[in-house]
Amino acid sequence: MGRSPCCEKEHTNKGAWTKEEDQRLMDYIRVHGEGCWRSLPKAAGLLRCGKSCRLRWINYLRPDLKRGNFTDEEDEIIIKLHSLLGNKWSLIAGRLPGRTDNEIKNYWNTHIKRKLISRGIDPHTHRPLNERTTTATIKTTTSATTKATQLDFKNTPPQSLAEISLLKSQLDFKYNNNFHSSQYSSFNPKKTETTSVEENNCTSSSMTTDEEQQQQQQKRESHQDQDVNLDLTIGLALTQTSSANSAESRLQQPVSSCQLFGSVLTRPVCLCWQLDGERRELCRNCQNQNQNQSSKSNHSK
DNA sequence: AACTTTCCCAACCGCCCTGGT
DNA sequence: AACCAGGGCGGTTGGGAAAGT
Repeated sequence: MGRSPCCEKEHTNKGAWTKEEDQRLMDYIRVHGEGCWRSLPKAAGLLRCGKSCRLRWINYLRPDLKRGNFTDEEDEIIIKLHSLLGNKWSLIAGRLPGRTDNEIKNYWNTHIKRKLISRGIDPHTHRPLNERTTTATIKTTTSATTKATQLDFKNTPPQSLAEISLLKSQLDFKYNNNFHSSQYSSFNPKKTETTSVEENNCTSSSMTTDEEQQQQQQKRESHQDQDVNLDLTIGLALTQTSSANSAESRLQQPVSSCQLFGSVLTRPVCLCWQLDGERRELCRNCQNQNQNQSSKSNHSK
């Protein structure tokens, strides 16, 4: 037995929205706010499915949406985030104020895919198109303004919730510590989750010796000494508006150490990188973490 | 000018997740 | 634990616009 439909299909309009429908929806949300999408159409006098109203508002009518073409900087941010998160469009959109997941998804499929292919990069794996190796490697490419770094999770983007959660934690930890915490929290995130470095380490730690665990503990303590906020507030920030907190500006932050293990870390979108001359690779502890994650997910299959 | 093909994106569909009961 | 409703997400599609012949 299938799920019951979200609305009565017979009595709802479909297809393009009219100006009048848009106006009704905007007027209603202006007065009553977002939410209760199922009951909204009736209350607002719209012959539309609630989900359709939500989509119309989020993707088109919201006042904080950025119009116009994507900039080259936005392109690079999307590429970097996609290399880390895969097709997690809403997460990517959360890092691009004024852009929607739908918009980014469309833009990816129509422009960026082609752009990457023209650069000789596989848009799915973010690896050179002619490369066939399967080990986890890090590639660096150089563009006019940025040095883009791609990470490959054994040929596929991270898929498990644990992997994504870890990535989100690392991304947001970095953001929270490179920017004043109040700036970041002012993003007005629709959803927030709170976790801690300790949690991350407990659930995915791959420390194999007491010595390493002690080192890790020392690293954590040293971060506390530096008055580092160890709470990881993960803001998906679907309605970010502050230009001062734009993903672009966040990506311009300088190199610092790995927040989890103290290894050298480059940019917020990266995981934990260890510089080795021109070559970059995951620090040993994060490599272990990734291996742990993938072996766990393999085991659970 | 007329027709065909390609491109683009708004909108839809169905599944998943979460919280409440 | 099981069920349900609501909201959210990613993949896909339909149709208008633009480009090509």
